[in-house]
Amino acid sequence: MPVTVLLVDDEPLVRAGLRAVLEAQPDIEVVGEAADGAAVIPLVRRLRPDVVAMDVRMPLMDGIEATRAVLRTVPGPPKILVVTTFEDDEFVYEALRAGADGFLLKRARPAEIVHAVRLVAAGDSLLFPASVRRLAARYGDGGRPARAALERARLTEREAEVLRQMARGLSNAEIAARLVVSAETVKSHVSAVLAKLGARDRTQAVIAAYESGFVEPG
Amino acid sequence: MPVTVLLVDDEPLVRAGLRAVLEAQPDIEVVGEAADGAAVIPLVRRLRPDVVAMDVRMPLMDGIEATRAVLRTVPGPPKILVVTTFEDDEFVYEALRAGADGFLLKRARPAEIVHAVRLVAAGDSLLFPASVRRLAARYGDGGRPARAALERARLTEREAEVLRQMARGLSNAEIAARLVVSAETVKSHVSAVLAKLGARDRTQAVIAAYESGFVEPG
DNA sequence: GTCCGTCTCCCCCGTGCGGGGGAGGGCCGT
DNA sequence: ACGGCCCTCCCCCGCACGGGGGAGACGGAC
Repeated sequence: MPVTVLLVDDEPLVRAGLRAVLEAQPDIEVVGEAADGAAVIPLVRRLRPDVVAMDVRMPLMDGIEATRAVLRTVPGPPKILVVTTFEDDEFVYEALRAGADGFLLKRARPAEIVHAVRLVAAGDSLLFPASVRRLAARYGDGGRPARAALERARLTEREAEVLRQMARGLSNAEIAARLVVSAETVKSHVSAVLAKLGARDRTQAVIAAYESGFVEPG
Repeated sequence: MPVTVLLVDDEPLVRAGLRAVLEAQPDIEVVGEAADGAAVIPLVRRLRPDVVAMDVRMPLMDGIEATRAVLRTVPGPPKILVVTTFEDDEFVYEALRAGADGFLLKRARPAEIVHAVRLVAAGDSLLFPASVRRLAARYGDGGRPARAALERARLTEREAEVLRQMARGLSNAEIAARLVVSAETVKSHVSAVLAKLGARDRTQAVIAAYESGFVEPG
């Protein structure tokens, strides 16, 4: 029976590439895709893949956290193959500590990608050494709004609605008019949203909304 | 007759992804691939593609140089669609100066990628990955942020820098500290940005930044 | 029944924000 | 040399925003 793989990457292009590469193999089958780590656990429970190809950087829940979550909550967990664009020792170390079984660069050749999947599926570990690229900076504390956005699931319906309106650039008064409530009510909801997202002001909340995929550009 | 495309990217995975996305369209045909800018010129001469999807960073010859080389040496050159992973103004301006016809983020959704190829093939330019018309339709009150976002080209360097900081959720005081200028100077730039983008407040400006592709989620 | 979460509305209050002005110096093209 | 653009900094001023409280009504959960 074939090796079943679940693809987890926020970029559809990368998912399409991995799917094209892996499905060219008769003994490998891509059984599902996810765009964020937050969606992984239920998918793993339902699809029971042999291998999860897990991206590191994702909006709602990153690959490291998702790896921990899967291994902690799912009995008889799949092998985790962490996929990333460039080598980063911190990520490597963190991923291994989280329980990942392998490490793979996106710039690897198709044969290497296939090989990695087969290897971890067979129970072996795979680690790519040779750290060449060091993408410095990736400036500052930009991770704060995104990580705080993890709380998005805990937004109430009304708060989510208010956040959607905020993300359209509406003022409190405009939101109040649109939702047919008082401005004070909107203020309450906005404050709750800011608190739950860990945002300091509405701008940071809107940024979190975009970064987490809660609203989409275009 | 279909739009013919030549893929130029050093990562096979990305090429596979682009091929999968583009060949799903009946009117688009991928006629060739290259792993480096250095291989582009002879391929363009032989294959005569309508569009070249050109990666920016490649080992032997980068996308900017390759674009210059193609446009300089090939008569009746193809349209150049520069593909990049993240937004970088230097690359944008350099590529435009080199004669590129459009830009495309690898993070873009498949529909956007297809749209970009069709657009440049038709002779239009595509400065922003995201379609702006849908925005105008969505903002019933005239699409202020969206349409105004087109004026991004007219933002001065300093204003663009300030907008980037705004899009990271920083306050005026924080931006001032980071750029080592006074808060009043930042306020001046912010006001200029708001005016040029047609935004009422910084939140709307940040929304415009996301919607126009000036900043990239994730 | 009681508790708890949600939605709704209200008060005060400080301040960051943005509008509308102005002004000086530097660089560049003509 | 001059005008024009950019960057820098400053003033006043109104107000929307956000924090920190509280409170009543409804519903489901226990």
